[in-house]
Amino acid sequence: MSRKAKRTEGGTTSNALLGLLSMGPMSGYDIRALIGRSIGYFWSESYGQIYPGLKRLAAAGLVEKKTERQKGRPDRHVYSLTAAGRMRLKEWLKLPVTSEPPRNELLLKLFFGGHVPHSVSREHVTEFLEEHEQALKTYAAIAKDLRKDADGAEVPFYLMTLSLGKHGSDASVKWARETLKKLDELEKHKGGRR
Amino acid sequence: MSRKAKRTEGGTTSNALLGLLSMGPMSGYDIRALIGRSIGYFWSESYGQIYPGLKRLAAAGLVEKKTERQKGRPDRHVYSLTAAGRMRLKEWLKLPVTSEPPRNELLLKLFFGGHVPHSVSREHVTEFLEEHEQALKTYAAIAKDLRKDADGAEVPFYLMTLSLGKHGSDASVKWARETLKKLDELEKHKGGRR
DNA sequence: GGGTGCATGTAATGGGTTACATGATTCT
DNA sequence: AGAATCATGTAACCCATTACATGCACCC
Repeated sequence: MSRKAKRTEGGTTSNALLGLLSMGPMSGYDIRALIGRSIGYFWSESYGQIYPGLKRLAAAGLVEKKTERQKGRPDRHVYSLTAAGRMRLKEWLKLPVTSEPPRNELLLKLFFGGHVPHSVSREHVTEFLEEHEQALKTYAAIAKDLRKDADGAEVPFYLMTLSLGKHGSDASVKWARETLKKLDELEKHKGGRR
Repeated sequence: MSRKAKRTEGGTTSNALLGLLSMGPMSGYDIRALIGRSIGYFWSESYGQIYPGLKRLAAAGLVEKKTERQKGRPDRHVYSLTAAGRMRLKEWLKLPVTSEPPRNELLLKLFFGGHVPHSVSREHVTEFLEEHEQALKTYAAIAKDLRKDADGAEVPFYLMTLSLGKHGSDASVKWARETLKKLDELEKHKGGRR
């Protein structure tokens, strides 16, 4: 009974935290802020995950906690990776990506679009279009920033992730425009239907 | 004390169930199977959601249950939409799409790709590529099927949802190939890094 | 005086998957 | 003989968001 038990710390969230801490020592608050400026467009964590997560990681010896006293403000709890934590991160990075079941509410609503006026589907698609147009602007801005301080060895990786966002949003915009046209045509040709 | 309370039945799952039942009366088992042949590529539900979900919907008067006795096999519980259920579905369809926080594990791993050999990232991207190539084949097959019996008024909507899948997978394939090239270049030019 | 930012955390609640439990029939 | 399909459902567990609770400092 002890195959490779090692009841330690699973969960993608923990590993995301390790990854973020690999960029430097940080508090939970810092982590949230860093997410916003870096991986926010493809990953998110709430405080309700971050604080308990850090605690668990500390208990497992994967991160180390140091308390910085401050005047006025509450103490800062700054966490940093331990050697074990860095190893754990690498191991996890090597594991195959676990894909989760798809859930796309826009498509679900569009699929059943026959039950409602076409204008409803139009609106959903339009909003989707606008979101992705906005996203494209954001990506462009981030890419610009990245190329500015394009020194680090990690930058190419950051650009690759950005690029998937861009490809995806480009495709989404294209699809949305086509779909709006199709909806308009449906509207015109709606001959003998109730 | 009674603004617009109406504590009834929220949750996207319930509404997905209503949508599926709008295609005809069905049992929980049938629903699972239907998902596989229709919206499976952008939506999924497990039995653990379906059976309790149907029960709640029945309690709320949105669906009606009829039991079909069978020999040998367990009874079939066939559910069908009530008028109230159909109304509820339409209302929900009109509501704006609620987008959920993004979580893309592939990008997360790629983002931190600097910590591991490039071959690791290569493998992740390759698997992603293959998944989407496979998906494209599936989409093509479904589209063919759909155009075969292209009578119903709903078919255009089915094709629109399919089309987003196609656009998305096309983009993903394109990105994956580009990214593999970049990874190879990184590998070649890895001059003065530890 | 009021909003925003700094900074921590917990509790309630919701949503979901997976594994378990059961068992006959039909196909290979 | 064994696998797949039909058919239902529950229980344990995990993961995650949101709301709550607290409170000072700084800027307008």
